[in-house]
Amino acid sequence: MNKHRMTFQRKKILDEMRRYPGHQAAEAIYDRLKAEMPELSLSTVYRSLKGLADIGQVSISDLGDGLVFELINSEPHHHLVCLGCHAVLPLDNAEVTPFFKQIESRGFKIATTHLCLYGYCSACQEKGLFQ
Amino acid sequence: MNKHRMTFQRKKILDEMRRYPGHQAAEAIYDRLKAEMPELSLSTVYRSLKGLADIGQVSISDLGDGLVFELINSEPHHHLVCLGCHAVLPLDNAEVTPFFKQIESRGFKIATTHLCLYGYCSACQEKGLFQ
DNA sequence: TTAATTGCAAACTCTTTGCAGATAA
DNA sequence: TTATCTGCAAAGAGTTTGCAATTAA
Repeated sequence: MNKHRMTFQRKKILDEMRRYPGHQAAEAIYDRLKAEMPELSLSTVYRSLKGLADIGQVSISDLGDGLVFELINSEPHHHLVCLGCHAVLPLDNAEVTPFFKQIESRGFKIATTHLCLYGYCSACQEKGLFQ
Repeated sequence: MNKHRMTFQRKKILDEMRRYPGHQAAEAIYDRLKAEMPELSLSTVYRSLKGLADIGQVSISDLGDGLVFELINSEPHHHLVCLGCHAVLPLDNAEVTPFFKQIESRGFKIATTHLCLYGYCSACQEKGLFQ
Protein backbone atom coordinates (compact mmCIF):
# COMPACT_ATOMS: atom_id res chain seq x y z
CA MET A 1 0.00 0.00 0.00
CA ASN A 2 2.34 2.73 -1.22
CA LYS A 3 0.07 4.70 -3.52
CA HIS A 4 -3.29 6.01 -2.56
CA ARG A 5 -6.21 6.04 -4.96
CA MET A 6 -9.01 8.53 -4.70
CA THR A 7 -11.90 6.16 -5.21
CA PHE A 8 -15.58 7.00 -5.39
CA GLN A 9 -16.01 5.74 -1.82
CA ARG A 10 -13.21 7.92 -0.46
CA LYS A 11 -14.53 11.00 -2.26
CA LYS A 12 -17.93 10.41 -0.71
CA ILE A 13 -16.42 9.92 2.73
CA LEU A 14 -14.48 13.18 2.43
CA ASP A 15 -17.62 15.01 1.24
CA GLU A 16 -19.54 13.63 4.18
CA MET A 17 -16.84 14.72 6.63
CA ARG A 18 -16.94 18.24 5.18
CA ARG A 19 -20.68 18.27 5.68
CA TYR A 20 -20.38 17.26 9.36
CA PRO A 21 -17.22 18.84 10.74
CA GLY A 22 -15.80 17.66 14.04
CA HIS A 23 -15.14 14.26 15.51
CA GLN A 24 -17.10 11.40 14.07
CA ALA A 25 -17.21 7.67 14.57
CA ALA A 26 -16.70 5.49 11.51
CA GLU A 27 -20.14 4.05 11.98
CA ALA A 28 -21.80 7.48 11.95
CA ILE A 29 -20.22 8.26 8.59
CA TYR A 30 -21.13 4.80 7.36
CA ASP A 31 -24.76 5.10 8.46
CA ARG A 32 -25.28 8.38 6.67
CA LEU A 33 -23.57 7.27 3.44
CA LYS A 34 -25.37 3.96 3.47
CA ALA A 35 -28.56 5.77 2.39
CA GLU A 36 -27.12 6.71 -0.97
CA MET A 37 -24.58 3.86 -1.23
CA PRO A 38 -26.36 0.77 0.05
CA GLU A 39 -23.52 -1.52 -0.97
CA LEU A 40 -20.93 0.42 1.08
CA SER A 41 -19.29 -1.63 3.79
CA LEU A 42 -18.15 -0.52 7.20
CA SER A 43 -14.72 -2.02 6.67
CA THR A 44 -14.30 0.15 3.59
CA VAL A 45 -15.07 3.19 5.73
CA TYR A 46 -12.47 2.15 8.29
CA ARG A 47 -9.88 1.41 5.63
CA SER A 48 -10.60 4.58 3.70
CA LEU A 49 -10.30 6.71 6.82
CA LYS A 50 -6.97 5.11 7.64
CA GLY A 51 -5.88 5.72 4.05
CA LEU A 52 -6.96 9.36 4.28
CA ALA A 53 -5.05 9.62 7.54
CA ASP A 54 -1.94 8.28 5.79
CA ILE A 55 -2.08 11.12 3.30
CA GLY A 56 -2.75 13.69 5.99
CA GLN A 57 -6.35 14.54 5.22
CA VAL A 58 -7.88 13.01 8.32
CA SER A 59 -6.85 12.66 11.95
CA ILE A 60 -7.64 9.61 14.03
CA SER A 61 -7.98 9.74 17.80
CA ASP A 62 -9.39 7.60 20.50
CA LEU A 63 -10.97 10.02 22.93
CA GLY A 64 -12.21 7.33 25.25
CA ASP A 65 -15.27 6.17 23.39
CA GLY A 66 -13.88 4.39 20.38
CA LEU A 67 -12.04 5.85 17.41
CA VAL A 68 -13.11 9.22 16.09
CA PHE A 69 -12.10 10.73 12.78
CA GLU A 70 -11.89 14.36 11.82
CA LEU A 71 -10.89 16.41 8.81
CA ILE A 72 -7.47 17.89 9.47
CA ASN A 73 -8.66 21.44 8.94
CA SER A 74 -11.62 21.43 11.32
CA GLU A 75 -11.75 24.47 13.55
CA PRO A 76 -11.12 23.80 17.24
CA HIS A 77 -14.40 23.85 19.13
CA HIS A 78 -15.03 23.28 22.82
CA HIS A 79 -17.94 22.69 25.13
CA LEU A 80 -19.07 22.92 28.72
CA VAL A 81 -21.49 20.12 29.48
CA CYS A 82 -23.91 20.56 32.39
CA LEU A 83 -24.29 17.41 34.47
CA GLY A 84 -27.57 18.75 35.86
CA CYS A 85 -29.64 19.67 32.82
CA HIS A 86 -27.35 18.27 30.10
CA ALA A 87 -27.05 21.66 28.46
CA VAL A 88 -24.10 21.92 26.07
CA LEU A 89 -22.61 25.40 26.29
CA PRO A 90 -20.02 26.72 23.87
CA LEU A 91 -16.57 27.44 25.24
CA ASP A 92 -14.77 29.97 23.13
CA ASN A 93 -11.58 28.79 21.51
CA ALA A 94 -9.95 32.11 22.45
CA GLU A 95 -10.35 31.11 26.05
CA VAL A 96 -8.75 27.72 25.56
CA THR A 97 -5.90 28.72 23.28
CA PRO A 98 -3.68 30.39 25.90
CA PHE A 99 -3.98 27.33 28.15
CA PHE A 100 -3.06 25.00 25.29
CA LYS A 101 -0.23 27.29 24.16
CA GLN A 102 1.23 27.22 27.63
CA ILE A 103 1.30 23.42 27.63
CA GLU A 104 2.69 23.30 24.10
CA SER A 105 5.45 25.70 25.08
CA ARG A 106 6.96 22.80 26.99
CA GLY A 107 7.03 20.44 24.03
CA PHE A 108 3.74 18.57 23.99
CA LYS A 109 1.83 19.22 20.76
CA ILE A 110 -1.90 19.10 21.57
CA ALA A 111 -4.15 17.41 19.05
CA THR A 112 -7.34 17.76 21.06
CA THR A 113 -9.57 20.08 19.08
CA HIS A 114 -12.74 19.34 20.96
CA LEU A 115 -12.42 19.84 24.68
CA CYS A 116 -15.41 18.91 26.86
CA LEU A 117 -15.51 20.05 30.46
CA TYR A 118 -18.24 18.68 32.71
CA GLY A 119 -19.84 20.56 35.56
CA TYR A 120 -22.89 22.56 36.50
CA CYS A 121 -24.39 25.61 34.81
CA SER A 122 -25.42 28.57 36.97
CA ALA A 123 -29.10 27.59 36.89
CA CYS A 124 -28.35 24.09 38.17
CA GLN A 125 -26.00 25.44 40.83
CA GLU A 126 -28.88 27.56 42.15
CA LYS A 127 -31.10 24.50 42.20
CA GLY A 128 -28.42 22.80 44.30
CA LEU A 129 -27.92 20.18 41.66
CA PHE A 130 -24.29 19.59 42.42
CA GLN A 131 -22.29 17.38 44.75
CA MET B 1 -26.95 -3.70 43.91
CA ASN B 2 -27.32 -1.16 46.75
CA LYS B 3 -24.83 -2.44 49.27
CA HIS B 4 -21.24 -3.23 48.53
CA ARG B 5 -19.45 -6.12 50.12
CA MET B 6 -15.73 -6.12 50.77
CA THR B 7 -14.96 -9.60 49.53
CA PHE B 8 -11.64 -11.41 49.52
CA GLN B 9 -11.30 -10.69 45.80
CA ARG B 10 -11.92 -6.96 46.21
CA LYS B 11 -9.47 -6.70 49.09
CA LYS B 12 -6.84 -8.35 46.94
CA ILE B 13 -7.62 -6.04 44.03
CA LEU B 14 -7.30 -2.98 46.26
CA ASP B 15 -4.02 -4.29 47.70
CA GLU B 16 -2.70 -4.85 44.21
CA MET B 17 -3.69 -1.34 43.14
CA ARG B 18 -1.89 0.10 46.15
CA ARG B 19 1.18 -1.87 45.16
CA TYR B 20 1.11 -0.51 41.60
CA PRO B 21 -0.18 3.06 41.76
CA GLY B 22 -1.26 4.80 38.58
CA HIS B 23 -3.40 3.77 35.67
CA GLN B 24 -3.81 0.07 35.13
CA ALA B 25 -5.79 -2.09 32.76
CA ALA B 26 -8.10 -4.67 34.29
CA GLU B 27 -6.14 -7.41 32.60
CA ALA B 28 -2.85 -6.25 34.12
CA ILE B 29 -4.33 -6.49 37.61
CA TYR B 30 -5.88 -9.83 36.74
CA ASP B 31 -2.64 -11.26 35.38
CA ARG B 32 -0.69 -10.36 38.51
CA LEU B 33 -3.35 -11.66 40.91
CA LYS B 34 -3.87 -14.82 38.92
CA ALA B 35 -0.53 -16.10 40.24
CA GLU B 36 -1.78 -16.31 43.81
CA MET B 37 -5.50 -16.72 42.97
CA PRO B 38 -5.64 -19.10 40.04
CA GLU B 39 -9.43 -19.34 40.17
CA LEU B 40 -9.90 -15.56 39.87
CA SER B 41 -11.83 -14.53 36.78
CA LEU B 42 -11.36 -11.46 34.63
CA SER B 43 -15.04 -10.63 34.86
CA THR B 44 -14.74 -10.50 38.64
CA VAL B 45 -11.92 -8.01 38.25
CA TYR B 46 -14.03 -5.84 35.97
CA ARG B 47 -17.06 -6.05 38.24
CA SER B 48 -15.05 -5.43 41.39
CA LEU B 49 -13.41 -2.38 39.88
CA LYS B 50 -16.78 -0.98 38.88
CA GLY B 51 -18.07 -1.70 42.37
CA LEU B 52 -15.06 0.06 43.88
CA ALA B 53 -15.71 2.97 41.54
CA ASP B 54 -19.33 3.13 42.80
CA ILE B 55 -18.09 3.63 46.34
CA GLY B 56 -15.53 6.18 45.26
CA GLN B 57 -12.37 4.18 45.82
CA VAL B 58 -11.38 3.81 42.19
CA SER B 59 -11.60 5.99 39.10
CA ILE B 60 -12.26 4.63 35.63
CA SER B 61 -11.00 6.37 32.51
CA ASP B 62 -10.52 5.53 28.92
CA LEU B 63 -7.27 7.14 27.86
CA GLY B 64 -7.49 5.93 24.31
CA ASP B 65 -6.21 2.44 24.79
CA GLY B 66 -9.00 0.68 26.66
CA LEU B 67 -10.24 1.25 30.19
CA VAL B 68 -7.74 2.05 32.91
CA PHE B 69 -8.40 2.00 36.63
CA GLU B 70 -6.73 4.00 39.35
CA LEU B 71 -7.01 4.37 43.10
CA ILE B 72 -8.74 7.61 43.98
CA ASN B 73 -6.64 10.18 45.71
CA SER B 74 -8.82 13.20 46.27
CA GLU B 75 -6.38 15.47 44.45
CA PRO B 76 -7.40 16.45 40.93
CA HIS B 77 -4.92 14.97 38.51
CA HIS B 78 -4.57 15.55 34.80
CA HIS B 79 -2.79 13.90 31.95
CA LEU B 80 -1.34 14.47 28.53
CA VAL B 81 -1.83 11.36 26.44
CA CYS B 82 0.46 10.81 23.45
CA LEU B 83 -1.44 9.53 20.43
CA GLY B 84 1.82 8.27 18.98
CA CYS B 85 3.31 6.09 21.72
CA HIS B 86 0.41 6.10 24.23
CA ALA B 87 2.63 7.62 26.88
CA VAL B 88 0.61 9.17 29.72
CA LEU B 89 2.38 12.27 31.01
CA PRO B 90 1.35 14.10 34.16
CA LEU B 91 -0.12 17.57 33.78
CA ASP B 92 0.29 19.57 36.94
CA ASN B 93 -2.92 20.67 38.60
CA ALA B 94 -1.37 24.08 39.25
CA GLU B 95 -1.25 24.54 35.50
CA VAL B 96 -4.89 23.63 35.03
CA THR B 97 -6.39 25.48 37.97
CA PRO B 98 -6.11 29.03 36.57
CA PHE B 99 -7.82 27.90 33.35
CA PHE B 100 -10.66 26.27 35.29
CA LYS B 101 -10.94 29.25 37.64
CA GLN B 102 -11.32 31.57 34.68
CA ILE B 103 -14.20 29.53 33.29
CA GLU B 104 -15.79 29.26 36.73
CA SER B 105 -15.57 33.03 37.16
CA ARG B 106 -18.35 33.26 34.59
CA GLY B 107 -20.69 30.97 36.46
CA PHE B 108 -19.99 27.41 35.27
CA LYS B 109 -18.86 25.15 38.13
CA ILE B 110 -16.45 22.55 36.74
CA ALA B 111 -16.73 19.02 38.08
CA THR B 112 -14.06 17.50 35.85
CA THR B 113 -11.19 16.41 38.11
CA HIS B 114 -9.34 14.33 35.58
CA LEU B 115 -8.59 16.21 32.40
CA CYS B 116 -6.98 14.31 29.54
CA LEU B 117 -5.48 16.19 26.64
CA TYR B 118 -4.43 14.20 23.60
CA GLY B 119 -1.56 15.03 21.36
CA TYR B 120 2.03 14.13 20.60
CA CYS B 121 4.98 14.03 22.95
CA SER B 122 8.22 15.61 21.80
CA ALA B 123 9.76 12.25 20.86
CA CYS B 124 6.81 11.38 18.59
CA GLN B 125 6.85 14.84 17.05
CA GLU B 126 10.47 14.25 16.07
CA LYS B 127 9.54 10.90 14.57
CA GLY B 128 6.93 12.69 12.47
CA LEU B 129 4.20 10.66 14.12
CA PHE B 130 1.61 13.37 13.83
CA GLN B 131 -0.75 14.54 11.12
C1' DT C 1 -1.48 -3.97 -16.84
C1' DT C 2 -1.30 -4.41 -12.02
C1' DA C 3 -1.15 -2.84 -7.36
C1' DA C 4 -4.62 -0.78 -4.60
C1' DT C 5 -9.33 -1.14 -3.27
C1' DT C 6 -13.80 -3.17 -2.54
C1' DG C 7 -17.65 -6.02 -0.15
C1' DC C 8 -18.38 -9.75 2.48
C1' DA C 9 -17.73 -12.70 6.23
C1' DA C 10 -15.11 -14.17 9.76
C1' DA C 11 -11.77 -13.17 13.31
C1' DC C 12 -10.07 -10.57 17.10
C1' DT C 13 -9.84 -7.75 21.36
C1' DC C 14 -11.88 -5.73 25.11
C1' DT C 15 -15.82 -5.53 28.05
C1' DT C 16 -20.35 -7.00 29.69
C1' DT C 17 -24.01 -10.25 30.91
C1' DG C 18 -26.75 -14.59 32.33
C1' DC C 19 -26.70 -18.15 35.27
C1' DA C 20 -26.37 -21.25 39.23
C1' DG C 21 -23.72 -21.95 43.24
C1' DA C 22 -21.17 -19.52 47.08
C1' DT C 23 -20.81 -16.07 50.60
C1' DA C 24 -20.73 -11.50 53.44
C1' DA C 25 -23.55 -9.01 56.44
C1' DT D 1 -31.53 -15.46 55.73
C1' DT D 2 -30.91 -13.12 51.59
C1' DA D 3 -29.09 -9.80 48.55
C1' DT D 4 -24.63 -9.53 46.66
C1' DC D 5 -20.79 -11.71 44.64
C1' DT D 6 -18.26 -15.36 42.21
C1' DG D 7 -16.50 -18.25 38.15
C1' DC D 8 -17.60 -19.75 33.90
C1' DA D 9 -19.11 -19.38 29.38
C1' DA D 10 -21.29 -16.94 26.09
C1' DA D 11 -22.71 -12.60 24.17
C1' DG D 12 -21.68 -7.84 22.62
C1' DA D 13 -19.36 -3.86 20.91
C1' DG D 14 -15.92 -1.92 17.94
C1' DT D 15 -12.23 -2.77 14.82
C1' DT D 16 -9.34 -5.57 11.77
C1' DT D 17 -8.19 -9.10 8.37
C1' DG D 18 -8.41 -12.79 4.50
C1' DC D 19 -10.09 -13.45 0.18
C1' DA D 20 -11.63 -13.20 -4.56
C1' DA D 21 -13.49 -9.84 -7.63
C1' DT D 22 -13.14 -5.03 -9.17
C1' DT D 23 -11.00 -0.75 -10.46
C1' DA D 24 -7.91 3.58 -10.64
C1' DA D 25 -3.80 5.06 -12.58
